[in-house]
Amino acid sequence: MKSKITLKELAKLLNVSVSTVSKALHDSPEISPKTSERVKELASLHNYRPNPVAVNLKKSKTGTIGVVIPNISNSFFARVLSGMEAEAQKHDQQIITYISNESIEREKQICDMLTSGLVDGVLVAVSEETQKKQDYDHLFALLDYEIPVVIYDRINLGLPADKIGVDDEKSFYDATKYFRAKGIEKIGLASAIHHVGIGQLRIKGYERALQNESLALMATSTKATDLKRKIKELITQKKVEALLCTDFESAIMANRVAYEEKINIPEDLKLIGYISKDIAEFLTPSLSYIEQHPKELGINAVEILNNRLDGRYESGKFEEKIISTTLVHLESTRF
Amino acid sequence: MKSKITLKELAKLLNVSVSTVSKALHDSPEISPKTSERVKELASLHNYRPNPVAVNLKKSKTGTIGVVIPNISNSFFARVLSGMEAEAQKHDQQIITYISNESIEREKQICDMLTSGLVDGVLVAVSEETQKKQDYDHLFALLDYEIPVVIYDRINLGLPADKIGVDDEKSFYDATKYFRAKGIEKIGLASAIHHVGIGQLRIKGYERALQNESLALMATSTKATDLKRKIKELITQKKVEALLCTDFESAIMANRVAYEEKINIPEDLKLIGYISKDIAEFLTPSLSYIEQHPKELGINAVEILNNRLDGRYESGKFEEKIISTTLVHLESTRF
DNA sequence: CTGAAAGCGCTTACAG
DNA sequence: CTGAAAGCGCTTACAG
Repeated sequence: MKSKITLKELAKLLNVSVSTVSKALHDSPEISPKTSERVKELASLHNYRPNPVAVNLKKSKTGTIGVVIPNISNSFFARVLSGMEAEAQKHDQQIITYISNESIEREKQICDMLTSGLVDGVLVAVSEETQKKQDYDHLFALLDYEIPVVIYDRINLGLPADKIGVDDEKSFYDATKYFRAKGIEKIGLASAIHHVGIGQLRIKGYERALQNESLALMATSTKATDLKRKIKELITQKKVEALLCTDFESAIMANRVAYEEKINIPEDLKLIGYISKDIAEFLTPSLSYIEQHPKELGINAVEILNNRLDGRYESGKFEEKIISTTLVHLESTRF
Repeated sequence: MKSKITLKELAKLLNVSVSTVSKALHDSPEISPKTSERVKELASLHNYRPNPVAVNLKKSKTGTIGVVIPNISNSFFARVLSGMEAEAQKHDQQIITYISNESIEREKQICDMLTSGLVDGVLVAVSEETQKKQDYDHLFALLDYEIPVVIYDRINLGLPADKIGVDDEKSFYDATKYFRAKGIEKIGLASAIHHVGIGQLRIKGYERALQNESLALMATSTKATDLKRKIKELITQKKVEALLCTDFESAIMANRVAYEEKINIPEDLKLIGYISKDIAEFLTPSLSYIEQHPKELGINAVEILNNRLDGRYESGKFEEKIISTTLVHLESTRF
């Protein structure tokens, strides 16, 4: 039971002052080698660890990064978090996790708490509800308190903050062009997130690639039953030969509808989804997907925050970094 | 730009002492109503928030809980985390997340950091590697430093700590009995986690329900290709009519093999898997699963930790709580 | 009812 | 080379 020893106790045991002990442990050149050694020996004997709370108070920082995640069950965000954790670890920073559950109410509570100075900076993916209402006051509050904010993933909103995202538009532009090049005429799109920024960008990429907007064949709804009906229509009546899905829900629904309607993938219908690798690979058939490199996104978010904290960016100017997605072909796009 | 104001500054503006301000803000009866009101008014005008680092130093605590997660991509753990976050929130505690990636090395690093007093307590699901090596020194170190530990989910190990888990054995016992009651003779089991505690418990439940051990038909391997081969053998040669899968990997593999071998689920093969609701529902066909109530598990973990921290448990005696699983029938067990 | 003082555990400029 | 002092921002027992 080696309950934690303090500098003061160490000093007493060694018959030196607290300052001497502190300096010795920090390899200050002010301290004589002998003293330094004595101090270190006793410190390691007692397994001395400086109290991080005291150190942080002294240094006026927290050593901590707040991360706001809209939905942790979404494995994309889980992977982003793991990237953040890995990068923070390198800088001896701790990641405090907050889950907004796509609720603006919760997001506000979180930001309000954070203004008290619990963290040195915050990484946030704005909730769907917040995007719909376009109410960003709570984020501005953070900025007001001089707490740096990095917006990640859902960056398509007008906030004066550093951002790190993914080339959502280009990904679907490229995917659509891919089907075109393969000679497919009827290319459809399904979306349960057409109302939020990233959904809109993906749709925009699709439409831009089609050139002629009248070619667009879209099934969009946030309600599962409606979405299902619309996808079914697209597949069975409009006879689309390829379908791009902007999100997990629509991808899985498309797969489901094909299964129920006995439509063979990829023979009768090619499918591409914006879903995670670990799910894509295990579906039957496996589903071609757009890899967003979530871990890199998380790493970058922390890097950008630290650049900001360490003053490596000009204040008033904001960084915006885009990570390239990759289209990974699995069985569902086999020709 | 309302950069944070301190007690001292507030006191100066009001021409009173720091102690008076502090007491007023805490509704101390020592302070006169008038003073109290003046103080509060100015405080709210300046949006005063006590510096949490200073408060924590004073109170000798951190207000923080460390959570060690073996694998965040596993949506079970993601959901556990969300339960923990929700419960911590209620007590104004922050969740610091650490991801061990099933590595004992990383787990040791994390525990070592935590002994310095970054958190008031830790919630840990021990990594697979740690279980294999049965090396728990780093966890004992935490205990040595009087940092309470709650083991969650993977509790089948001899550690003197509070625990919260799931009735792994019973779940598979019940599932096996269920198939028995339906008149199924050949009930198989597939596992990629037969070497770790929870896997062993699930297998034990299965074997106990079979009574006659010679009836056991098992496909176990941590290597995907081997597991696939063995499952294929179970399905095509041993002709099992029902298969219990102890984990995501084996469940998805079984589904995959059935798909490739053109074996119909549920007509020719019933399937039950230990996988998450959000995946189970979307597979084709949807996969009957054992619901582990991860969010409740997370909530309970934090509750237990707080009981321990607040001295509501006798020291030296440990709490062990088991959450009941639920077998949820979807398409893959339709008779 | 108000305030001075001590202290939580550190770090660091300054004096000797 | 060592130590006393001030201070990070609070809280709280104690004195007046």
